Amino acid sequence: MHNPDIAELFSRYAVLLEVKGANPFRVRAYRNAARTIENLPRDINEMLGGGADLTELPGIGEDLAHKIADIVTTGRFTPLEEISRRLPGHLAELAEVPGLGPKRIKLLFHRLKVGSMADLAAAARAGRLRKMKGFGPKIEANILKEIERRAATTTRLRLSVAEQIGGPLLAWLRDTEGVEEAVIAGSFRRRRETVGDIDVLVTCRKGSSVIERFVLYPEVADVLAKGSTRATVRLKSGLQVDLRVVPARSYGAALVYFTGSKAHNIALRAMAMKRGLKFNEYGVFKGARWLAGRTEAEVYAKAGLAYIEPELRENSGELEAARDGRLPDLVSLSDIKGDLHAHTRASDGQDSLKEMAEAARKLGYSYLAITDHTAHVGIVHGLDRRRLRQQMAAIDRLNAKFRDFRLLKSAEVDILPDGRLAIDPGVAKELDLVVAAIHTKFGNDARTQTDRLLRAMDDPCVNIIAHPTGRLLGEREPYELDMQRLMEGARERNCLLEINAQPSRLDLNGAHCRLAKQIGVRLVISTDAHTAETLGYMRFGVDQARRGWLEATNIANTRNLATLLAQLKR
DNA sequence: GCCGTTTTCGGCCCGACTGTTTTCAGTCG
Repeated sequence: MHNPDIAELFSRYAVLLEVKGANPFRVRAYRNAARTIENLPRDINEMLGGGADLTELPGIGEDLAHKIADIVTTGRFTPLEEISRRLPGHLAELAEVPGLGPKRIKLLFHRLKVGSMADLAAAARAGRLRKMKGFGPKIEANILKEIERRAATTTRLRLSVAEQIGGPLLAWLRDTEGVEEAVIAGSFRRRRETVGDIDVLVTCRKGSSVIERFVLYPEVADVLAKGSTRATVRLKSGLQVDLRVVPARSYGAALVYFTGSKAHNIALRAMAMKRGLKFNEYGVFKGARWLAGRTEAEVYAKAGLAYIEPELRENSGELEAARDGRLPDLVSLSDIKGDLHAHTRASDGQDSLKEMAEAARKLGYSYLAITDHTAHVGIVHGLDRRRLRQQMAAIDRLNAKFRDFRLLKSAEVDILPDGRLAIDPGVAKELDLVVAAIHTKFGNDARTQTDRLLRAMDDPCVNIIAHPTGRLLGEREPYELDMQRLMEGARERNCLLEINAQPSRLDLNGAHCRLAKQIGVRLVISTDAHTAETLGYMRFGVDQARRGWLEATNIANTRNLATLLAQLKR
């Protein structure tokens, strides 16, 4: 039982409780706990093993702490088993269908014996749903449509893909008469690594004109809802887009509201309530009197808080930090002085040394590390000792032409199954830095994998561990790893860990970044670019660092070349 | 079931839209 499993148990239990008609706040408590557990940087098994007190986690009290401990020791969650005797466990999956909430699910189960997605599909196809009280032909049709859509699959999109879809849509809306502001809020603005939908916020002198134009956007496949202040569509790509229109004086309040996260909003409103204020998407109110709402900063100020950057809005301590003046001064893209992980066509990249260097200079960098793969079974076109030395000579020739910029000699070295490095130790010493990474044996258990990485870091030539979890978003799970032990080991050895800015990787994630800051291990943000153009992915890595509360001082490549090289020394 | 800058008990966010209704419940974000 790992964190995602426990979170899933609580989520399922919450749905069943809801169907049973339990206290809604108790239901919410399970949902909150599931969310907390899902976002933990450490495995709960390890935390409990280390004697951690789970009640210190937000949303987890005495009761849930005991239940979690039970789940971890017995592998079972008895309350769910008990409730499953009366309600089928698969009932919970029905809640994923839009339009189905606890009341309708309850009705479906009691009247039609619908207990799973398959039952639902059968009942809908037989036309049995429309006869139910509170149902009708439209709801039945929507459910059928959703069942078909799910069969065709759509999952969360990578942030970079969402940007490609959202950009042109935003341009279309901005091109509408009367539109003043048009921005994407939601998890997109919080810079989550993947987004499930796009929330667009618009201020417009004539509300209805922008809604009318929105549904005419050529990429729209389906209009799911359409009113005077909001509309929801599904694009041909499958992505759902919500549009909200608010008056200009409500722009800040609405931006807070629609940026979320939901948990952040609920906590923020609770804080406002204690001050006798009401927050909604139109502003801050005392009774019926409007007090503020034009900017986000004035909304937060009314709650007695400093402005909170969107990346922090997850209700994971940012509200308390804003109240107490403890918010971090987040690292930004302009702080980045260079990139420490990039490939050329010498290995699996596409561009030349010179093209990579020119692109890095154009970004205003003062250094770029060339980290082509070293030769090793399974690594295509890896550089052997001879080719690596040739590349070093080529770098020397190029560097002779640069002022205020330097290519760093480096290599991405594979960490072998036993923790040794796939590079000739003699050549390694000639490099400015070595980036090491795992590319094989992803299936090791946590102890073996952690030992393997620590052994690699024992070699003093290793400076940076690249993409430390090996995950590929939507494709490959991270390998098992004791992140706490890895980070403590890295700190002891003065080895750095990488935030990989590839939109498909983005590991370390936000929670890991926070853990790194707490442990005091230094990080780098690198693009792992395989083309000159994708050196521009740096911003995604910076987003991830910001979500992890990191400041420029936590990131080695915000330093100038001399300081960086000093920090790399082991 | 959680939580404490009014509370260790009594609170717990709130408005818009849909589809079903004849005035609103249910769902969503």
